Amino acid sequence: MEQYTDAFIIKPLAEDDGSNSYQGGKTSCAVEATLEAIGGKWKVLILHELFNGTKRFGEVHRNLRGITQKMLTQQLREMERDGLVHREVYMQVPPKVEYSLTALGKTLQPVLEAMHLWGKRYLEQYKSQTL
Amino acid sequence: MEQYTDAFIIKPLAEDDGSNSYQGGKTSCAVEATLEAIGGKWKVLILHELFNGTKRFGEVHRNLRGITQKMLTQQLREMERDGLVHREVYMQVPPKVEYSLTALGKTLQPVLEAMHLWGKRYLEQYKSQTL
DNA sequence: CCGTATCCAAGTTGATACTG
DNA sequence: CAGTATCAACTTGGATACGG
Repeated sequence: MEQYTDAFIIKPLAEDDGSNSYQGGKTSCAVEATLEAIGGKWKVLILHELFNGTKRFGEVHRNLRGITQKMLTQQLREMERDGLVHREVYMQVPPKVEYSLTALGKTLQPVLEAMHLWGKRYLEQYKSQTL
Repeated sequence: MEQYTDAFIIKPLAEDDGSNSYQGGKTSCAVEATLEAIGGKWKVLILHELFNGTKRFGEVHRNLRGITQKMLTQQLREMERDGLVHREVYMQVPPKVEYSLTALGKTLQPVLEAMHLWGKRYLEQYKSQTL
């Protein structure tokens, strides 16, 4: 009765009892891998933008007031590298670059939804307390 | 057809179009709140430990070889402050301190499970590629 | 319009030594 | 056993200026 449903048991980790052997900078834990993909200050916000459809760089930039060009570029490139977003460059002047979610990126929806649901309850619970 | 189900639409953010007004260091976005609660290098691993039941400090420390005492203490205290874990101190020598998940902490299970599922697929997909 | 380059501040993590 | 304290390394994010 002290144990919970083990639907979420991170197998690779449970077997790692002696050496903590990570291979080449990447973790072997699935939850951590997800965290690396969507972690950081801006990625979930960028994902939120792109869940509303394809957008130009400037459009995303405008909607996320507070982010610098450098950070937006950096985060988008990382997400492109991770296969979450697609980058479409139109060869023209002035330049036009569109970003959209890949199929893989779209599969993050349940994750973000779960986080959204939990965070909502969490904020509500603590809003009524003295901080 | 370009829009996805908007089950996950972060309402507070969508209305913030001009001033980016965060209140006192805490974000108003639920997804970000969740990220702050479980983000960082160790928290999901600590949660994983505690999902297996109440554990002593040293027990968690041993299972997470690689983490320093300082970090473990720090992370556990943050999670206690956030209402995710309960800290039970036994007044005796040598000291004995037990950590367990609170009811709120246990509600993170669906979130971690969603992240685990996605991360698993993600790792499998990229394992077969040339990195 | 969509970047890149440089420099810098702040935050995060770690190594190590010490304590009740 | 379960911490604290201190210091250093690394990482992250940001301000600003410049370029194709």
